[in-house]
Amino acid sequence: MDSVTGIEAPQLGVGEARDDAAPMPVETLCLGAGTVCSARYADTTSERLLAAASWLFCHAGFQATGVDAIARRAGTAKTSLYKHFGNKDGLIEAVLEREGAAWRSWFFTEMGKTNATAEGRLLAMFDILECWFSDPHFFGCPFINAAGEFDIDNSRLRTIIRAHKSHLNGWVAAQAEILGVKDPRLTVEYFTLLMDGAIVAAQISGNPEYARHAKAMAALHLKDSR
Amino acid sequence: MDSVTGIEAPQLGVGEARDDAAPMPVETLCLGAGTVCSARYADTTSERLLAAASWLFCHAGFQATGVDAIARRAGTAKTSLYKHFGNKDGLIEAVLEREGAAWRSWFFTEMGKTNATAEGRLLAMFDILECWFSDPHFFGCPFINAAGEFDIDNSRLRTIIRAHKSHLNGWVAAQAEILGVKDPRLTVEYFTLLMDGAIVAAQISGNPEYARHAKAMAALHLKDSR
DNA sequence: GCTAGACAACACAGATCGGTATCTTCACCT
DNA sequence: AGGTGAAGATACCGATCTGTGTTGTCTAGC
Repeated sequence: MDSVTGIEAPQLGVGEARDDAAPMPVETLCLGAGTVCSARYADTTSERLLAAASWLFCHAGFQATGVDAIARRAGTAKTSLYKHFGNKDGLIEAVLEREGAAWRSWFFTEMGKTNATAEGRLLAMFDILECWFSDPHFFGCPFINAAGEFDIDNSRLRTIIRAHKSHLNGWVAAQAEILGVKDPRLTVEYFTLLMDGAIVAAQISGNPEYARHAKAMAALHLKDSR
Repeated sequence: MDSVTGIEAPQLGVGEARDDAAPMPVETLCLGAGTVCSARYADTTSERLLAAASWLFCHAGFQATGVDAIARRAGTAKTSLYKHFGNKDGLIEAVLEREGAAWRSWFFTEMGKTNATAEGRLLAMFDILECWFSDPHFFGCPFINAAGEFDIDNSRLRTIIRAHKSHLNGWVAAQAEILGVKDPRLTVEYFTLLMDGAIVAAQISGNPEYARHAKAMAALHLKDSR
């Protein structure tokens, strides 16, 4: 795994959204399951379970999704689910870790395509976010949704969520230092706030434009912080 | 109800947090159940149910909270719950509407204490948010949490959530016009983003400072938009 | 060809879910 | 005193929940 980006390098490809009834041969990710941020994994039993769980957790909620529905959607037996993940909590954690890794993989791959300065890269973040928000299957960030659904003292989940955020924060901090802002730590916190705000505002309103609003405010901050 | 703030004027007071086991004589709100944003309502059966449901929905999630637990916590019979609210969905809607009204009541009451210009009032918003975040029982915004937990096509919930946001947006727009910003509509969207981002970032990190970060970016925007 | 392991299929357990029906209690009003 | 309505108590319904146990089937490796 890359120590900065935290990517375990899944192969990127095109996945398709499927409904609950039929099992799916090649699975999609929860994060932008349509065209934007999908990954093609090996067609193993545990991957099918993870993918089915991702879809259902993100569209119906974690607690409201039953293990029977997950196994049915994955086209596997329920016994396999418990064999691979122990219990439902183990599956939830595995799903979040996979979603996080896949999202970062997609994000940093997109980021690698831009040939820009540190400032340009920091601002390009929000173009990529807008691309994510525009996906017809965008439903918000699974980590934010999980944080809202589970109690604040669920430490295992909270650790996974913060680890994902800290991968991103590390990258932002590195760019901010290259750029030479006055207080890189502050820039990281501002960007966290802008990203989370854009995600939630876009999720609630259905309007991807909030990515552009976040970008504008990020630009204002960068201009002001040098 | 005030047409701008959308307040139904509950009396403000001090509530206390209680655990699940014992029924509570006087109930608290979910939004800052400790010292910041609590309200004292009449001690009626439906109020007890609403308060118990608020607490449980916000701490364990909407879908994971059962009606039995709500009735037990409220110290009422389950039959009373169905008598008053029809079904669980009706209770959820009533809880969100009550939480929204109480939050706005608290927010605009706090706002009324500041004797400032339009710009000062717009920035004071974030001081009030920080007060909210600092409450030991802060668990995020119930509306944001609900939006993450339920599917995107739950239209009744979405209507309630957007109505709450639009009350706030109306106030921000009014202040922005008084201040004479270039594009009040844009200011409203920026403030929405900053508020949502501060709420989520504070919720996930447990750090109330994000309110101050949001305030700083709001100030930057206001300075830039005139 | 045999064996070991992975997995599907199915039944089942105990608990809890949302929701209903019945009956009792109790406060209040005329 | 009698009536009325709100609410508590309780039992119950069918469905679903997480999780387990068993059995059959298929495939890969030796």
